[in-house]
Amino acid sequence: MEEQLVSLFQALADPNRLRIIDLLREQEWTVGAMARQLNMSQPQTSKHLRILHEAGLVSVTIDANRRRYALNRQAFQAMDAWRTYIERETSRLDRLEAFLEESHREENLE
Amino acid sequence: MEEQLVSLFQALADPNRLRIIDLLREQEWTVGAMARQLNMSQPQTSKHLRILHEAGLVSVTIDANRRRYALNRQAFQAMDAWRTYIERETSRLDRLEAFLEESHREENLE
DNA sequence: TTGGAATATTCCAAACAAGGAATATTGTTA
DNA sequence: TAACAATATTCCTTGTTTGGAATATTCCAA
Repeated sequence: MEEQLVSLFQALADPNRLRIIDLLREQEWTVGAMARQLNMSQPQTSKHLRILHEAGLVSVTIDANRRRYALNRQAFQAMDAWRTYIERETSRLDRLEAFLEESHREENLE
Repeated sequence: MEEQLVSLFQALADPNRLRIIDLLREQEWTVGAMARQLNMSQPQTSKHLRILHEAGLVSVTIDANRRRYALNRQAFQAMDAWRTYIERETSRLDRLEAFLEESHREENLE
């Protein structure tokens, strides 16, 4: 899960790939159409799509010698789960305990 | 917003930084304590914290010659908003229209 | 079966990121 | 003020990522 998250974030950490995802939000696209729309070279577009595909973010449908790429919204599940996990916080009581303990024993801060 | 998102994802695209965030989920930590807990060198820990700080993910409280780092949950807002935006999809009707139009004019696929 | 269109892959150079080691900075305390 | 503790920064090396250019692959059509 850890590793999957990292590669997910890695795949999202590029402006051009975010633009691709933005396009795919509404409909499927072929590589050439995206390249023209985003003003990117075809090879670069293919390479970015490869990364998105490896991260599970897009799926491909082979259609003659074209490939129709689609956004795979399931891929965001890992992110959403992590997001929820991060939102969790221990209770105030736990935090108070931790603070007191720390003041005495300096276990964390020493 | 685009740029902010990229640097946010970039900051999250590292296993050690995810571990730091995981720690900060529950309480504040000083640099040395984190380094020991995560078995990382102090300089590396500081460097990762710098990146997290620049992405707005953590805040610092200077406390004598220690710095207490805390998770800044607000930073996730940009991600959440984008997430919601991505979840949006045009209506089936729009998609049908797009499909028909495309079949005729090949505007996207040509 | 040859030509062309769509896409992927490879190679290369430049930019970038990460970790280790050493050093600088700042604050505290004796 | 001198020594020390906590943290940040710099320098260096190595591995990774990006984009461009060229090339390979696959499929369709004539």
